[in-house]
Formats: sequence, structure tokens, C-alpha cells
Amino acid sequence: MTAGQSAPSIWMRPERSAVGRPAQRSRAEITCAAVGIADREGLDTVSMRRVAAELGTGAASLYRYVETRDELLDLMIDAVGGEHQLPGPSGDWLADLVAIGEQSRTILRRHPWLPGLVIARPVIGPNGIALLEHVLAVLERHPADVATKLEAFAMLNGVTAAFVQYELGGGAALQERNVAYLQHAVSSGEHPRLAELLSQGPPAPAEGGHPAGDGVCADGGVPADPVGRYAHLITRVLSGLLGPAPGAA
Amino acid sequence: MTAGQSAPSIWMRPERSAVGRPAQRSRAEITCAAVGIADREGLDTVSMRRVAAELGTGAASLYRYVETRDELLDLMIDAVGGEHQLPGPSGDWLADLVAIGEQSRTILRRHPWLPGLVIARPVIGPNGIALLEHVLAVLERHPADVATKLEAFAMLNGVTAAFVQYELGGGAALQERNVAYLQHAVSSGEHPRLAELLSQGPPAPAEGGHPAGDGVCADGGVPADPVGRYAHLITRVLSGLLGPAPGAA
DNA sequence: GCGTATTGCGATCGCTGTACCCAAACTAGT
DNA sequence: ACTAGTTTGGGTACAGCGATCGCAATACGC
Repeated sequence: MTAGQSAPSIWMRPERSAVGRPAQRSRAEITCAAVGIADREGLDTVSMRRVAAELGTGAASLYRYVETRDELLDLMIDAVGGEHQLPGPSGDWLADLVAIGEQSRTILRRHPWLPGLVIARPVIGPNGIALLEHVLAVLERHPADVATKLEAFAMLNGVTAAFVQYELGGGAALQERNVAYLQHAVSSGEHPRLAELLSQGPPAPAEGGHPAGDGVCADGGVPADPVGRYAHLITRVLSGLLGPAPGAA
Repeated sequence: MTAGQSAPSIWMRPERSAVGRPAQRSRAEITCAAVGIADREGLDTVSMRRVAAELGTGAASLYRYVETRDELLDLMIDAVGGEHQLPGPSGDWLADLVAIGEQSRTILRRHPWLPGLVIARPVIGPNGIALLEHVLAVLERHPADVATKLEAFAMLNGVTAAFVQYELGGGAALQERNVAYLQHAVSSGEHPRLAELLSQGPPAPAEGGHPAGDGVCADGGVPADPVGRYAHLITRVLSGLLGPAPGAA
């Protein structure tokens, strides 16, 4: 009767019916295959036919589980969101949120197709809700209003995605082209300040490990390793949005 | 001889040759048409045929100007980057960078397809170089090393894109679905802290204007209007990466 | 005017997302 | 045990996509 006619969300439809011929596959199985293909061969090789072939079935069958390809992408996004581990609040909300961000960074680096996708398509599913609920729980006693907390959640995800995409340089091929063009632009004249940039560390921004100390350093210094840099950045973002840390200065 | 065989970058190829039949169109003209379509009808209606039709020509003709569709997307990204106005450094690098960020936010909101695209495809062209050069000029006397300045540049773009995408909610349709699912999830049980979120301000995060004061407020307070919130956020990010403001405490 | 270099673009190929249709496989009711 | 109803499996088909090819048209240097 009062139905909003636009297909609401895949997670509001029941996965399988009680009657009729039972399904041979599941959303999770299809999602897992799609994520595997994206990890291995890139996001735009994830076609319905390719995923179906991976599962040994026909492309049309997938449409019993998913209405469109975009819905499959939604499932993929939420599925990797489930890779988070969410321990109980420690009492230090800043530390808890930074820990979540560091997990997110690891997850995003594991699935290089994710940063671009999650920004273009900020969809929320069961795992996204669990994450949001966890963040709200961490911030339960924080005096900020809900809108601010929601914004902090969005920025925790968004800033992390942006940072990882910067770390990865948008993929090796693209980064190579960018560097080549930068050199070209510098050599043919006009940009004096770019020269010093290219004479130093442009080719590979960073790698993944944690070679040095594991995080936030004394206020004022900027860490050298990527993990420390990320922690430093996300700490500033979060304390900027939510005020300074609870106990710390 | 020493050629890296992968097609280097569209901006390293000359746009037109001196000899032979002269071209009837230009990269700029095609780019402009494509941006117009994307603004009006969304990014994924930007097909080669559609753009060609807009220009009254055939799809194959466009491949004289652009090698692939992705290259057209690169042109679009860089073209809107040219909408920035870059005044000379004022001496206060933080204020200058925040001003750039606010321009970026306006531009990104004008082209809602951009945030997702620029994160997924962080390509740099002439306008991107001009912007980078400008940022480096603003930071000329800043003591940080080049890698840190480059990171600040990347985060200025990345964080702004993430913020705008959060403001826009990923498009009306997607936001509607998300809200519907959140309500569904809350009503069917488990997530206590989500309830208070939905009882308050979830449907539209923000609108664009600048109803109240125009920016950074006294330290400690968090502004209410979106413009102030953005300024607050980007200020925290930049001073987090580059140390505190030059004159200010 | 003639060779040479470039562009314009219709025709075409392989691939994509997805609608349609019917056979197969299951449950519920009798 | 049979029928009626409901759902899934998946082959086929279609419109549209990005991209290639080949040829006619159009310019310049000589």
C-alpha cells in the first residue's frame, strides 16, 4: 500500500524462501567468489559471467540472488567490512577509534579495489551497521551529539580510504604514468617547486609493514613510517571532530 | 629504445599534428561535453556514443582524441581541477590551504560524480600540477620535507572528496535505501544505539550554503553549519600533518 | 598536382548487464 | 500418492558498450 516503489535494499529482502526448489548457492558464496576475483584480477573483471563461471554455473542464475551487478558490489563492500574485529570499549575512545581505523587500513590495503568503490558507493549493510554500532558504543559516554558522532564515523571510513588510496598510488600502472608525466612537466620548464619533489622520494610513497614504533608519538613530531603517519593523521581528524582525547592532554 | 612501452599519459602526447587533415574538434571541447553529460545525467551515462552524439559526430571519431574511455575520464578529472582559482600566497599557509580546500569542496559538490572518481583514479594532469605547484608555493617556507608536503596535498584532496561524498550521501537514491535499511535494522531488534541516531538528524546530513559565520571558530568549539564543519576538519587534518599554524598558537 | 600525413566515421567484433522462458525440484494440501 | 503452487537453474536473446579496421576526405610541403 504505502510502498516506496524503488527497490529498497538487498538486506531487506529475505535471502531464501521456505517453499519451492531450494537454492544451490548463497549470497555469501557468490560474494566470496566475486571478492576473490576482484582481489586477484581487479574490480572491472568482475562480470556476472566471470563470477558465474567461477562457481560453475550460468550468468542468469546469479540474478536469483542479486537483482543487479551493483547489488553484488554492495554485498562485496559489506562483506569485507565484516573482516573487522570489534573488541569491547576500553574506556579510551580515541585509542579505540584509532585501532578501528588501523584495522580498516589493513583491510583496504588487502582489497585495493575497495577504497574507490566505497567512496563512490557508501552503502551500509549488516557489517556496516555492526561497525557503526560499535563506534557509537565506544563513544557512548562522549558528550557530542549524534550528528557529530555520525560524521566522525563517516570520516573515519572516508579519510582512511583516501589515505590508503594515496599510499597505493591508485595502482602501479597509474602511478607510473603520473610519475612519467611529472618528470615530463618538470623537464619542459615551468614548475620550479616540482623539481625538488622529484629529486627526492616520489616513486613509491610507502609500504605496508610497521618497521618502527607502532603509533602515536609525542605531540609535535611527525612519525616517519606509514603506520605511524596514518595513526597521527586519524588521531588529528578524530580529535578535531570530537574534541581532544579523554584522559590525554 | 629505452621506451617504457605502456602508453605514458595523454598529456605527453601532442594534441594535434602540424601536418595532415586538421582536426575539427579539440580535447577541451570533448571533455566539456562529457562533463556536461556527467553533471546532468550521471557518470555512467557518459558513453563514447553519447558524448559523440552530443557533439554531432560518430563514436569512432572520439578515438582520434582519446585512446580509451578511461583517458576521457582523466581529461574530465583534470578539467574540473582547472576550476580552482589560485591567488598568491598570503603568508599564512594554513589559511591559504583551507581556502583551497573550500574551493575544492564547492567544485566537488558541483560535480557529484567527481569524489568517487577522483579517489578511484588519482590521476594528475596540467591542472593538477598547477594545483600541486601552488600548494608547494604556499608551503615554500614551511620546514617540513617534501614527502610530508606531498602527503598533505594528497590528504587535502582525499579528505575533501570523502567529506563531500558524506555530505551528499552518495546520491539521493542510495541514501534513501540506506536510511530505509537502518530503520529496518533498528526496528527488528538488536542495535540500541542506532535508535537514537534515527530519532534525530539522519535523513539529510547537510546542505550547501553558508548560513552562519564563515569558518574556523575558537578552538574547542565545533561549528554547526557544514561550511564551518568542513573548515574545522580540514584545519585539523592539515595542522596535524604539517604542525600547528605559523603565527597562531 | 602529387606524395604524405592526418582526421572523420560507418561497419563491425566481442563482451557486457539483464529480461524471458521453461524445465527441474521442492513443499503443502488433500 | 498425487496435484497445485512456488521457487531455482540456466540456455537463449537483445540492446548497448568500448574498441578496431578500413577507406574516403582533407590538409600541408614540394
